[in-house]
Amino acid sequence: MDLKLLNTNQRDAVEKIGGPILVFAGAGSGKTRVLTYKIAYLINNIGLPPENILAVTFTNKAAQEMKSRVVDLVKADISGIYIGTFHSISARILRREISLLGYTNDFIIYDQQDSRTLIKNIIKNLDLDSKQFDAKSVQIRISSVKNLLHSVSHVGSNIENFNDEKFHQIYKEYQNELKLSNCVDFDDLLLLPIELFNKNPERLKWYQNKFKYVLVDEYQDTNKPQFEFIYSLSSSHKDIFVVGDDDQSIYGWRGADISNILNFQEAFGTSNVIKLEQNYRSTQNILTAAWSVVSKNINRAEKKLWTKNKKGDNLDVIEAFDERDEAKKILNKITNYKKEFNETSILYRTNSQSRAIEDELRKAGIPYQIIGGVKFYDRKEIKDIICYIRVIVNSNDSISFDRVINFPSRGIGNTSLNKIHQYSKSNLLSIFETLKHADNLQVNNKQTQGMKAFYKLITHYKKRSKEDKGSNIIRDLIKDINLQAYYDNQKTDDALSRWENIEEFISSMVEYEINNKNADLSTFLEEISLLTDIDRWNDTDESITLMTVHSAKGLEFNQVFITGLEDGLFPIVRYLEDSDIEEERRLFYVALTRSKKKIILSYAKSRRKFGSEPIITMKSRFIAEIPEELITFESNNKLENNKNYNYNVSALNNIKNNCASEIHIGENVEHKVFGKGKVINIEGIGDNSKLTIKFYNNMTKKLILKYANLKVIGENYGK
DNA sequence: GGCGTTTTCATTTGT
DNA sequence: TGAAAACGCC
Repeated sequence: MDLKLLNTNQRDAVEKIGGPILVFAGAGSGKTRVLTYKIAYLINNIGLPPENILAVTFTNKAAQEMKSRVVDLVKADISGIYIGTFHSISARILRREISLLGYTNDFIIYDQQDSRTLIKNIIKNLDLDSKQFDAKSVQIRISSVKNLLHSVSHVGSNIENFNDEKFHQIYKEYQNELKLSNCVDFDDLLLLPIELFNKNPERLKWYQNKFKYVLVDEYQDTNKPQFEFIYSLSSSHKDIFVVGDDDQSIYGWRGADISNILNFQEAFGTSNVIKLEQNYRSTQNILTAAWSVVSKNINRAEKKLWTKNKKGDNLDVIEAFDERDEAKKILNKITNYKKEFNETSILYRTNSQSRAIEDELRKAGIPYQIIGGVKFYDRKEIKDIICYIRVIVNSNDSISFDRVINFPSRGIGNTSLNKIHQYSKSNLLSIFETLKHADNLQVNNKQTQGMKAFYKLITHYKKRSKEDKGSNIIRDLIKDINLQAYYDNQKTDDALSRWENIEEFISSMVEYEINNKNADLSTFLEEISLLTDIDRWNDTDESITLMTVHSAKGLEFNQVFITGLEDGLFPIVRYLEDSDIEEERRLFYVALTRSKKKIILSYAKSRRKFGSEPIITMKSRFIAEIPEELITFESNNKLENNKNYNYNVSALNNIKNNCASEIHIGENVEHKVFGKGKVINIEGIGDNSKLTIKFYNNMTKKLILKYANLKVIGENYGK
């Protein structure tokens, strides 16, 4: 490990040991490097065993990367280290300790959708007006109450009106049901360890003693429970090292408390404060632009970022007619620039903006990956399987039970289901064990048989789950319930792709089992509940990445598009409050500082909402906050057409080099994303021609030759 | 109870 | 636009 590779302040941050340390790390100032060197330094130079280190990162992917970089530096086994997100570390602790709180260690982690279903049921059961108490707003309120560390009884003693009273009832019932189901929600994951430590000081002491050094990344985005968590672990020894940047605080809406970083010294006592102000990532122009923007904020810590990097290009601004035009112009730009697809990212404020861009990329055959939006594990067909697994792992999980008891149909509808629930409640049986008493439920024979069949099925797999691999079990279960036939019979593309997703899901189980020696159904469930799209993201793939600015935090690319720069969309401000606009501005700052070389800003003069009539929009105020001399405005003029023409010639050369022959009908070709296929039609000539290709997976696509980047694999391939 | 059709309503951002 | 809820018929 060569500390000479670090600048003075970075080195200072690495070598200073003892007492609280706060590092203000500006964008691109090498903070990941500091964190990895620091951990390596603790292990190698200080002699601290890895199992005494707790490091909190923002994503699981970041944790993995950090771990492998540390291994490279210390060249030793560090598998004992605790490194991960707040949520995954909390889950890990709870797996060992949760019995102290009256749950069992095979608890299930409910996602937002599960929580909402539960809340919806509770509202219904309490006979409340579902308009007045809509599940979504109640869910948001419960979450924010939890983030303030307000318990059910705390809420109960602060009731001011009818609404509060009913809310208290729902909250209370919600926590009851979670516990009965042996389930926790995302917020509980952070709250339960705190409760555990409060109630069991000797467990707290044990963990304080275990985690002799605590490191936290992205400290500006920690919320109250997260602060409590690390404070209780580290306040005894004060060996805590946090890294953050108040200018990049973008999670205020989910309870992140910027005062955690601004008041760090107050909370932990006299601390070393180190500032990393040299930016190694971006060009001078990008940094100046970003700095001019964020400097407009009032509420921020004193610092200044600088760079030795060269000036670089101006920032381009594209004006488009509407969102489709915007997408087309982006596409043009992408091909205008060097073909470093994996070094290009398209960012937007809201997930729904991805559609128009996605459509254009797909049409052009440019490979891309989308992060966020509907997550893989949230898809209906996947969630069904997950709920089967949950029921196998945990007999008490009633939300998951409800989902699969009648899927595929066993003739058990709402009426029977209600009877099951009632019987379960009045006889204090787990929802699953209630089925054992199907004969007492006063339902018709068809229903009774259905229940018994389901009971037998799950019992069988419960038993097998103790002796066989999860992937085998689920494969067999899927066969037992005839799932493939269920989808095949629908004979729609949609059903087909759903079945393909299920196959992919099983592959992901297999992969997980290969990578994890102690894999079982329960650990697999935990893994997927805490995985995000970013964690699954393949950043070495030759493809463009589309994501929200929030998802892009911590990442960097050569070329970054920031799209939808319209007032009302970015910034998305609803109520013109100063604190909101400052967070939006920080978000824009984060977006700008993702880029190393090139930034393209775009906005549309009109935009459709929900695919309805276009609404006239206005250019974002943020564009005007960038010094004019750093910006090149582009519009539809001759100059740009010329540029396109020049580019197309080189694109054609590229194709020629790649293909080594001209493409004609009947040719077999290979596409990076869609695989192998046969050209069945060609419209137009030259590199602009549109090819219709039937791929071997039965998909037929129209692609434009110059973008499709096809490999010719010969006419006789596979006949 | 099942299943197809109509209607409604939503968009910040995500662990 | 498109998914989920509500509706209505078998």
